[in-house]
Amino acid sequence: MKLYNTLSGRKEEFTTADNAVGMYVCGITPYAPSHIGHAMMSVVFDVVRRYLEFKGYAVKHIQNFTDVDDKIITAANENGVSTEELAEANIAQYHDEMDTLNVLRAHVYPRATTEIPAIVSMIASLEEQGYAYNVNGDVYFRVGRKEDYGKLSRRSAEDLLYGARVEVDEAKEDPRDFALWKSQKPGEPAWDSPWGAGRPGWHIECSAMSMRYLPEGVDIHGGGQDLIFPHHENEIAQSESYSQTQPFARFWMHNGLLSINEDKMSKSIGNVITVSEALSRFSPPALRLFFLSSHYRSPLVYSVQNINAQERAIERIRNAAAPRNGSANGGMLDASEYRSVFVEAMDDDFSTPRALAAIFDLSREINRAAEQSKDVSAAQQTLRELVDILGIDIEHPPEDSDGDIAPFVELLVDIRAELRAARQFALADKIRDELTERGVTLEDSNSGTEWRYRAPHQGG
RNA sequence: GGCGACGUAGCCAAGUGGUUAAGGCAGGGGUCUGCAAAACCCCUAUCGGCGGUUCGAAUCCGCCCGUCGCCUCCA
Repeated sequence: MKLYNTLSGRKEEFTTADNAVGMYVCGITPYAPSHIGHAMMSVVFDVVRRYLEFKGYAVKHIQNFTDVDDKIITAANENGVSTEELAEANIAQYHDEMDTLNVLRAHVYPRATTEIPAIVSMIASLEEQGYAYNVNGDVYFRVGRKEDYGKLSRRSAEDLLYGARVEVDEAKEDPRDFALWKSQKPGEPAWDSPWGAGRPGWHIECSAMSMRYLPEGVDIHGGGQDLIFPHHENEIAQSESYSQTQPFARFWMHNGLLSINEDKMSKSIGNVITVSEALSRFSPPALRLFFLSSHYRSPLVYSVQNINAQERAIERIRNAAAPRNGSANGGMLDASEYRSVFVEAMDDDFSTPRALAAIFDLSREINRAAEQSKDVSAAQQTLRELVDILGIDIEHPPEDSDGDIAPFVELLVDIRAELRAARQFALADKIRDELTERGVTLEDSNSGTEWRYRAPHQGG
């Protein structure tokens, strides 16, 4: 399969020495509930993992939590809680929400604060090797010593030095240098180190953790496109300097960012949609379908209208996968062609839009074949398999959140059947219309009336 | 200012040299149905603009217009 590598700027053949794949994904900083951009990132890499596993790879998925940083400290102080408490609460919520979105849990979720020894030892080694220097308890990485610095983000030293916004800090030897260790300021949590009390800089944790948990090497290192610079660039610099080997990670994958009204989601602009908000409004399969409807490297614009459209699309797939009760006597539908198209699309840098097209084509073919009394059960099994690779759960249709309405709906369906038998259509239609308004759809067929709950349309 | 990405039907979105330009949603017309719903069938784009390369371009090159991201914490 081919995979786009940010490092080379093109698609490369993805191969591994054995069947094992080490995948490190930069996770969230849990200073607030997650927004749907985080959800999109998580879904993207969940699909990467699921597909690699489908291809037979044994994937080890590591995803970190940056549980101490300026924003966490600020937010904890504002809320009058410790940084641990704040991080803990947001991490728990993240896990709950990702479970709801059918995101498989990573194998390890290391946290900066529980990896201090590994971090300190790495910084110490960098200092010994001359890649880092200590200024009054702050330790910086010496960017000038890493001759190929900028190779991931394609930035030259000139770009960085003469760019408009390089931070001016007298303590640094070079404005491009970045902090590996930050000395403690009043009121901040801190850990002991050879340089005094302090905490890790932002980038070092990911280097330390990925090396510790993926000692065989990082095959895929992922994250949002906004992490390319400086975060991942700096990770490469410090990791390769430390180990004296490269590449630090073989494939760099970056997902496009989700924006709202053409602007990137950002706390400071105030245009954040939280995951919990989205989940209260849309079904998990519809959200996943929305995220996967465009290629992962493309930016995506949040749109209530578009996500709602995915609810209908999910129903289309669900209907195609639903059991048929007619007798099959017209041969069997072969779905292998659709499966091949799906695999071919996914093999091409995870082209989920094309993979989805194969799923919809197969859905139509199943419906068409069923009308011709063909046996579609095997094809439906394939459909379920493909949908499952994308983590889209069609087995659990939406339910009424207000409790179990089934007995009451069934009572009304029975009464309506009697009315229809008596040709009292006005009253029968009234029951159906009223149920529709309340989110229950009735479908009459030769074999009786089916009903299902359907999340009501939302405005937008 | 520097680096990068993008601009395809009403909306979303594939396609990156040659096919009738995928798929989803929405819309129109049919079939089925007591009427619906679901499903099926049919219909709805010449690819931001201009120029160039080529037998041939949405697909390559140049310029222009527009949008976005990064360059600072950020999935």
